Amino acid sequence: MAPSTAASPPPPLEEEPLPHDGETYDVNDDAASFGDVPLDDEGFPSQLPGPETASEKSSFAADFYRCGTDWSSLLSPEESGRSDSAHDSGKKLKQANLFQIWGFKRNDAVGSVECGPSRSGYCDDGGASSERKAVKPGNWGSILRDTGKEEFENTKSSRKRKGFGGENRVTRSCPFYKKIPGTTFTVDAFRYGCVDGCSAYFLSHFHCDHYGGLSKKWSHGPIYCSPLTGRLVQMCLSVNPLYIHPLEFNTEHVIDGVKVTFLEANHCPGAALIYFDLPNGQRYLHTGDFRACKQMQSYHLLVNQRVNVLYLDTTYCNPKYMFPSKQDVLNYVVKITKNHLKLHPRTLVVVGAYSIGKECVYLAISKALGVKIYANASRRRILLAFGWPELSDSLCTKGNNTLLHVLPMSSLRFETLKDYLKTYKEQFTAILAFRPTGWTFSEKTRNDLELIKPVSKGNITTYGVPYSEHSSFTELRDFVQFLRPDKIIPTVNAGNAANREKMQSYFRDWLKG
DNA sequence: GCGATCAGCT
DNA sequence: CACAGCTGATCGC
Repeated sequence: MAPSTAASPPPPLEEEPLPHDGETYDVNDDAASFGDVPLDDEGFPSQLPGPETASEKSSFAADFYRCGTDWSSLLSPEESGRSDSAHDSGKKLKQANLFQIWGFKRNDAVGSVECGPSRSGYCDDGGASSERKAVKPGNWGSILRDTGKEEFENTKSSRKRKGFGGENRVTRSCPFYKKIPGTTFTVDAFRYGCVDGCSAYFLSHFHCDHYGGLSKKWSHGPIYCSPLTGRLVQMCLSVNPLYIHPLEFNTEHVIDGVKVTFLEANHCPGAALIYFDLPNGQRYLHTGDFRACKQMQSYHLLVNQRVNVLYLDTTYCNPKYMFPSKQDVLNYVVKITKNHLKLHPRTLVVVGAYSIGKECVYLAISKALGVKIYANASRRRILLAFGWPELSDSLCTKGNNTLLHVLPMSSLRFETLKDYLKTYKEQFTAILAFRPTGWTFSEKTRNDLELIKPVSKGNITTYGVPYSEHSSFTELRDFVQFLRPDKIIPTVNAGNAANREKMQSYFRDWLKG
């Protein structure tokens, strides 16, 4: 446990000049990229928050800039603040550096931000809009293809698509919100190759949109993650173990002079909130992906100590997203399952899941019915790596031995389930499937699970259930009001200006007074 | 042939 | 709606 019991919060942040070098910044330069508005379409600061704007505008960029962050540490290791090289704070701000600071610089570019014509429409967007884009996982076995019966094949679609112009491939650059100011750290930034000046790459949890870019060829620096996440990175992505540095939860680790502590994130197994306590007194909390809950309000590090900047998982930062507690959903799923089995005893119960996460849904059914859980070999391998005895002991290796199966979310289409049922036709005559996700929740059913309508086609019945591993709007609000950070940086849905402004207005509302 | 990464899709 | 992927095409090597 962290020993810190600092009684008095640090003084309010002062504005600091941007670090700089290169050419003099001119707001009219490259207006096509930076424009006149504070933010570009991809969610990046598009205007220097100079004295004339920083004080009067409450744009995201200006707001963020005012938090007094020091990005110089990410420019080069020598400039990390402990260097004796003169840092001429009197100079004018330099544009070349801004590109680096805000993550516009391509790894292979020479100060240019021009985007060549791209058939895919892809430009160097700094990564904001691509945060949620697909990354094919490594060669860690297809959970989908091996569905237990060797002869079972997933329905193949015959989609035809155009290829893309390889000559226009471009190395993305790391967006600013993945860089931790005043440090040489990044969080979940593996798909940008070598990030300039980065000495430690943190991985918040093992989901592909966060580990994207990690492979056995990784060689850009040490990866800090939870022990469980580390095991999965090694197992599934074949990353050289020399790069993997597991950090135990609830333990303060000093990395490059920064005190780092992982806290349970209530997301998927191994997911961490990352708490940074800098030598300069700044304290940052990066939530990775998380579902805020009351328990977090007793995390010692978060009580009575001001967090200066909160990097917040804003996936559901909109009042339309309201969903019940996980426990309520589990109770509901168990109840539906029992009722269904009473009416149709020869039913195969299927729970959809991604690689990791949602384990409690099938574990709850398993416990309530006293049945084992079937998962295919590649999924079992992953689940066993959790070191979660209750789960490990509930698994079985043959689909015929239990009525409860876990399948990839993509297998929950009717056609796929119909084929799946055929492979077990000796034992089962119907399928009851659950699709646990945060966003199926419609306006109507938001407060009443009983209003959820299953979708049925013949003997296949599917329920979308609002089992979320991200915070609801009110959970986010309660967490922010508990934490009362100086600044909040949204890490999700920040790709367009309207969303960003809306979120910042919620934040202001929550923290006013 | 293999691994990586794209668009399109769910 | 948007989570956390999956699929096939196509690239570099």
